[in-house]
Amino acid sequence: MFSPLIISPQCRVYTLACSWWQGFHHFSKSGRVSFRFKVLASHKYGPDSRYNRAENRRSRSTLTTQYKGKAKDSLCTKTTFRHEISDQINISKVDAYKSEITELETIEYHDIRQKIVENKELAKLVTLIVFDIETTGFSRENDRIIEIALRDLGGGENSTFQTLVNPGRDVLNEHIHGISTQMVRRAAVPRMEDLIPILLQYVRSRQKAGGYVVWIAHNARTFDVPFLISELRRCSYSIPSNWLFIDTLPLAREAMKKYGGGSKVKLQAMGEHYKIPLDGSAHRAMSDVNLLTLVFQTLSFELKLTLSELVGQHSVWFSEVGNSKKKKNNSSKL
DNA sequence: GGCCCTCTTTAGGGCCTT
Repeated sequence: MFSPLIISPQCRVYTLACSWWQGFHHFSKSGRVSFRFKVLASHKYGPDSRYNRAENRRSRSTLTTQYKGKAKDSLCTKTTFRHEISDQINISKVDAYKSEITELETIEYHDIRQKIVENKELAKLVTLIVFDIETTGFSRENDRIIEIALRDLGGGENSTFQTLVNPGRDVLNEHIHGISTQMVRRAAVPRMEDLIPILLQYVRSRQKAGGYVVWIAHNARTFDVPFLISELRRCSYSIPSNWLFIDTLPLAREAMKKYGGGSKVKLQAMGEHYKIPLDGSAHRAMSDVNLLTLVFQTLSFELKLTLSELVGQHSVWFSEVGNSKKKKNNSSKL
């Protein structure tokens, strides 16, 4: 089976001690969440979501840098871990994992959205992941991802994942996100081809048996998702068949139109509208994920959307990204 | 690039993502 996640050179995992639906009211009212961090390498559950005692017992040598910031009142306290890489990425294991992904795609996933609308119990099989990427620019063809952050809204241990990515080129838009060429060229920062199997493994560890993964991002359809898909394909990986995507931008437009709030629907503007404090620097992946998590939950609450409605009416397949007509046709059938 | 709005629909401009 796949090697433990300690092969991740510089990934961070946080734990959100808050359940998505159950903790919603506390989450949205307080504007903050409590959590405790756990190193990615010490995953409680193995690749098949099975408890992995051996991995939990393994000692880790880490260089820890305490984040000096507004710890008490911030959405989350930050701690950076740099692992000593005891397990190098094994090419044969990566190839084996690619094979697993291929097998996964042979499973016939019919239209999950229709199924969930018809049977709301299936919504329990959905894993919601809020994510954000920072890139070297806007072009999915010419630019590269330099940072990615995820948060599983189901909460629990290891509910977040964050890492810088070495794009193999200079970063010319440091003034936007504060990520410099020097930062991504550190030896501990993985290249995308090395990160993808780790990322896919992490996502698999979060999904439920026989379940589906719904990725959520702001402007997902025209930016984050095409970028993610482009990077996966560039590294010869396919998109798992059980992945769906939700773009919060249309939700924001709908909420602003319905209840008033101006024409600005950018993420920071939504945060200000809902009086959600920004945690950390804007345009850093995890800060934007934390903000979007609260914005998404507030939008869902305001628009009175159930999980089955969110997935059934507002999600798209990767094949529908960049094809609005297809999505509209599908929506009309639901 | 795609979506939305309007001074529109045989179009154009602004917004949103880094």
